[in-house]
Amino acid sequence: MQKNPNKCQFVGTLDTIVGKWKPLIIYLLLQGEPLRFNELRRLLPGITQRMLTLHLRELEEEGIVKRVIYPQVPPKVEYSITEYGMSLSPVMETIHQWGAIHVERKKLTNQITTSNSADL
Amino acid sequence: MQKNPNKCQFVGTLDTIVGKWKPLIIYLLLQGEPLRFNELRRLLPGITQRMLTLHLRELEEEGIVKRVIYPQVPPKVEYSITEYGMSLSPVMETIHQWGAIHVERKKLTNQITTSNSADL
DNA sequence: CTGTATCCGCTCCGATACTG
DNA sequence: CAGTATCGGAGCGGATACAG
Repeated sequence: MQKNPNKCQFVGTLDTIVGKWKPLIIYLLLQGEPLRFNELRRLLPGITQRMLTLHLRELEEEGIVKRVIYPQVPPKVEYSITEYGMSLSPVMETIHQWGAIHVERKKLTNQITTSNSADL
Repeated sequence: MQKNPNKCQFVGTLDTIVGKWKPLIIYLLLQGEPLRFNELRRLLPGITQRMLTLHLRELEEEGIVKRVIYPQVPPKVEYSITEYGMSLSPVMETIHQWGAIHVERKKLTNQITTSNSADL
């Protein structure tokens, strides 16, 4: 399918970290502290149970996130970053920094775009 | 809209570079050489005219890509990276490297046993 | 050569309800 | 507490045809 090796690399990485909430989930878990399901939910205002579950499952399948179930009542599940997941740290850090630096510019761009929407 | 500043940074960056072909377009133009529309098309096997146009327009609006029209017959349009776009270089490089390192693992995870290491 | 214009399927994601 | 199931809308991207 993918003949272009350069494309493979970008697609591979981005498929792993792209998703409406994935970057933030990874970012939160990269802080080091394991987090419970509802703790993540509180740290991600607006996320639905469904999306949190789905994204955590995907990250688990990728080997980025480790899921530990404590057999208790009520249930307790902790999510933490894996060694493999930690290798994403420089990627996330670079993305985070670029965003921080260029957020202002993006705001301007969006304002221009918005004001030009009159020509519909 | 986005209450979480950390989220803003990730979303801001990823919105800029995410898209089915955007990373590769940026990567190609980061090589330095201005490229014509059809040159890009040839370098991106499988892309449609529509998507190439749309992605280029978005990148242009973001200030990542510069579009120069030469008033000729037949038409000639060259796309090149802007100074601002060059600031994405470390981001793209980091993503590219992580992908290159972890492509093999991803193949195993996805149970794709093509083992076609030739495209590395 | 460098685009636009339509149509349309498919995936992502939200909302909501239900469960061990 | 930590999920699963189902429905449905919105938007991305592909296929195709047309145009300056």
